[in-house]
Amino acid sequence: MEKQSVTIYTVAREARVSMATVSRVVNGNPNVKPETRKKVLDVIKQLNYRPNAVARGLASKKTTTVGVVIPDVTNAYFAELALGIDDIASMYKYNMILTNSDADDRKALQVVRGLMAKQVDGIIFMGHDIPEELRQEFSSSNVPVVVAGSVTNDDELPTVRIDYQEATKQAIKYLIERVDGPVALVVGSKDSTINKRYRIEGYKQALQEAGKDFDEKLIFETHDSYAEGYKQSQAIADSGAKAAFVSDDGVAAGLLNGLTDHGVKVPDEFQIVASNNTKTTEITRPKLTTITQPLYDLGAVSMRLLTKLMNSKDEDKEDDESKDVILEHGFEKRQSTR
Amino acid sequence: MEKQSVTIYTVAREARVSMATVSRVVNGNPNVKPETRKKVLDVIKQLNYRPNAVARGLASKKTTTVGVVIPDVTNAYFAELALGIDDIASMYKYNMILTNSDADDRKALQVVRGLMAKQVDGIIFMGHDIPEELRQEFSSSNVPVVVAGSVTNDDELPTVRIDYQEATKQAIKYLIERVDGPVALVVGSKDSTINKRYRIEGYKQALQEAGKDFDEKLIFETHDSYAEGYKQSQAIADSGAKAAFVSDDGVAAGLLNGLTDHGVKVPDEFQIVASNNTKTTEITRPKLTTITQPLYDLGAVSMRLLTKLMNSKDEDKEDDESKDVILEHGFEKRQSTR
DNA sequence: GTGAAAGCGCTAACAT
DNA sequence: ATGTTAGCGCTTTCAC
Repeated sequence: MEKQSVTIYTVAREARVSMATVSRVVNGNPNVKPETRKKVLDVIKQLNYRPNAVARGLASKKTTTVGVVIPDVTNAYFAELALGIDDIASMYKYNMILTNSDADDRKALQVVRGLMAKQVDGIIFMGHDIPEELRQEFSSSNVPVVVAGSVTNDDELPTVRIDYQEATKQAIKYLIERVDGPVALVVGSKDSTINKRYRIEGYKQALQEAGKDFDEKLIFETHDSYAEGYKQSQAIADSGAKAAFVSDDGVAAGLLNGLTDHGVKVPDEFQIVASNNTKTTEITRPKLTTITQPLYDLGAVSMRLLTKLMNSKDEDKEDDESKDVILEHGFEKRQSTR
Repeated sequence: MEKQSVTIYTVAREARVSMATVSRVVNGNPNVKPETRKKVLDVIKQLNYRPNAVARGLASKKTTTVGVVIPDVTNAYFAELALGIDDIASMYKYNMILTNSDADDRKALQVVRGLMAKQVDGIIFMGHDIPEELRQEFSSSNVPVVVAGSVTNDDELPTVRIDYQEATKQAIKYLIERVDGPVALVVGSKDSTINKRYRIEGYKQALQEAGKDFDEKLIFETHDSYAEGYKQSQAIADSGAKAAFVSDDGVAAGLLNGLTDHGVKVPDEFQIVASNNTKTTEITRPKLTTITQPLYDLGAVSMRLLTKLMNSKDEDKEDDESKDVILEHGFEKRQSTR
């Protein structure tokens, strides 16, 4: 039972060098005679010495840990991003503290405070809006933050995302061309920035270019879940809409199945375009036509950007070319449209 | 721009007390005169002092952080468990470092070493087997480990799970009663403990009780993904099997859709029982009949158990009642069986 | 009820 | 190339 008791000092003594030297070889500092290095390395192996990251963090003020705030890990969209984040993080020797905010402002604030207390070197924030208190927390902290897979009300924060306005516009135009009747927009909250400033704008633009009137009643608000989409399917059908673009794949699947169960044929009587191309869109029958996004890359690029920010001195941060990174999106026609 | 520079010492000076006293009030130690406490609290608020968790971790040898090893966050089964874990963790003021092992032994070993270096107070391991080197890592470390949502080759480790053997047996019996022909078992690796010792045993028992012969060719190995299930659907149909119990919901959905696309009618010509009751099983058409598991609770209970282990002195650990926690499972008939 | 002081295990000047 | 010496910000005896 080898108690955790072999420290840098134990190694130093055993190898007959100073702890500074041990620290050097552990950290790959070139200023060590190969001979000494070998001796130290041998002792390290023999004693099975493992550097204590907490002590290292205290001394160096770097924890090689990043915080990731996610509304809900069980949402396939966010989970895919999280995978991309973790892959890149581990490539750069970072770990990620994953915290669910439950898409709740108070919880988000609380988890971020916790992350700051743990001295994370950076934060990746997923979620559609940032309450005022949290903005202050961010801006008064020196800890770099990047928003992944969304846009928020805070323009200061760098984001990695697709062009939501354009994507929405395309989807709506596509539907308008194929449908003889109103096209609905099914989103989260109308008031969140991503919807208010981007998706709803794209929606309006598409309508306008097609010479159609905007009707507020054709915008439906949901929580992002299959059950919610299923539940609202009746109301959406009743609105007279003959098609819908849906911002969450779970909701889109719920809408599809709800419609089908109520006897509305998709795509013959109602057409649907989903938004994220998660696996869900392939599993439903009919398969969902969808905007495609590089989900994994959205996460991976966010993490790459964050490492950059973490390694640039504060003064340079503003200069960093990449305030916002817009990744390409696409469109895949499947069976829920004609 | 308030630099992170207000420490316990700043507070002490400002409040005209010693840092020991500040530490006491921060940690809720009752040995502080209410008057002093108030004074300190006031200064803390005024200075917006936040304890540094890293320093605290070094001094106290407790990080209030647990490591969670997960094969793949994008698998709905594991993601649901992770949510349960995080909820309970945050309830107990713990954070979770989430690391993907990609179901790969070398990666798992590597991430666990990283977690140990970060001095996590405990580890929740998801995954079906533990390579020898990792077992040693675990057993030589004093860090409590619990296995969530599976069983492994390491009998020493406490697990939180359902009774896989019984669940499999039930599902197979159910299918045998309804099907005129062979019943297949679709699992991950035949060699993993969960399959070898539990599911395949349950499969054999069900066959035996029904007076049927065991045929190795009716066991199919897959990776846990929709695409894999889809790909193997042809081979499974060709085997002559008329039904299958599938251990991963994604695979079950792939099998279902693959069969359907190849013109095999489910449930009329082939029946399927899935295993985890993730949302996927509700999204497919026909909906998947499935074993039901309390996914969230599996995670939540694992974390609860871990907190117990983390707080019991080493000597008592063995005594802890709950070596293995077996949660109840159920069965839900839907449309993929008759 | 409160304070003084010794670490926790490491990094990072600064010497040599 | 290597060693010495301060801390990093906190917890925790041990005195008083």
